[in-house]
Amino acid sequence: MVVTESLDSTRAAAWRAYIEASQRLFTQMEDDLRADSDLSFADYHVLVLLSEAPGQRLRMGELAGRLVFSPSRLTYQISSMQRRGLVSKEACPDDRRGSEAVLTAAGLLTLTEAAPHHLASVRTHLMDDLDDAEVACLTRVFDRLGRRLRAARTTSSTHATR
Amino acid sequence: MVVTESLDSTRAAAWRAYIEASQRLFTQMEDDLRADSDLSFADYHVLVLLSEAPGQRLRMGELAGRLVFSPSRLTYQISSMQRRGLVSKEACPDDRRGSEAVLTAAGLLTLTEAAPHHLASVRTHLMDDLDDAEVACLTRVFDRLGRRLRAARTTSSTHATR
DNA sequence: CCACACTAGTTAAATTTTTAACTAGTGCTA
DNA sequence: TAGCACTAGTTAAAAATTTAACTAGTGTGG
Repeated sequence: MVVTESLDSTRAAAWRAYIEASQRLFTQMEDDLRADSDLSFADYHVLVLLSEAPGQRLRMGELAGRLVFSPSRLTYQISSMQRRGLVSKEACPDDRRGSEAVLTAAGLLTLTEAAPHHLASVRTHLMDDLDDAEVACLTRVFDRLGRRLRAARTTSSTHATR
Repeated sequence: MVVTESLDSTRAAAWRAYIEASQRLFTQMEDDLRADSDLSFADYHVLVLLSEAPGQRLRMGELAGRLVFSPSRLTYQISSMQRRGLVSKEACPDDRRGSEAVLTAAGLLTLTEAAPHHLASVRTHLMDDLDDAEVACLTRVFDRLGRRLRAARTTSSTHATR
């Protein structure tokens, strides 16, 4: 085994299990979402984030940041959702370079129809199998990790790629 | 908030934190790997799996299963690695439909050079920040999850898509 | 044995994502 | 207040991924 130097075997095992299971979980979620709502995971998340935003609108950059999308990927994503009538796009009043994605009525309706199915799928594939301590552990670990990575990216961003 | 019905708020928070942090972590890993070894995450994983396999070779289907890749994605992945000299492909002796991916000497060398950097990146971005209890918790949760999802996919596979 | 349903893997076309270059607007500073 | 570096977002081309159709080989029931 060439590869397990420098990471103790406990942690190596944790890493492997995490990577593989996450991969499976994400593809499972995608499949479920597509099967019962004809949305991608990205579509769904855009809808959720917009639905929660004040005025149900967000700046492109803000949305990209939260979705962990590159700017160009977000442009594509939003224009696809625009074609399907789920969002619209408006010029940003105060910054004329900017634009904002706005949730449409159809988008909101789509979300309200999709949400129960998706949440059921989150439950059956992941959450129902976790006890409270495990949930607490995941929250703690990934909250901390998310904060740290978010910070790292804005810090070293002289040449940040995405 | 339209979306948080049916999943208690503790679990909803865990889900969000997990999704976002994982997304960030995966893109960070990709970036690091590409920066210091000119490999994608997928490239790296293929190299690891082959290096550990007996004869440093695996059937396409086996490899696809472990990587959680669709068959056609794997075909593309392997032919790209073949072009770069990291793997070769051989006909399968016992099943003439099949073929196997085989690690080349160059592939092994590439892996041994890449591994320390990648493992360092796993440590600095994730593992160094976790205590032993957290590592144990992640292993337990994701091992179980992986097993369950693996089982689900082979069970319901009258029409499995990938 | 042999038709037929199934498995392994590839291929071609369409879609998505990345990469790199670019347009336009902002805002600092000299 | 003009120049300049930086930010927001888009676009075009290249690369990766999915989807669907297809080729070839396997193996089983009749």
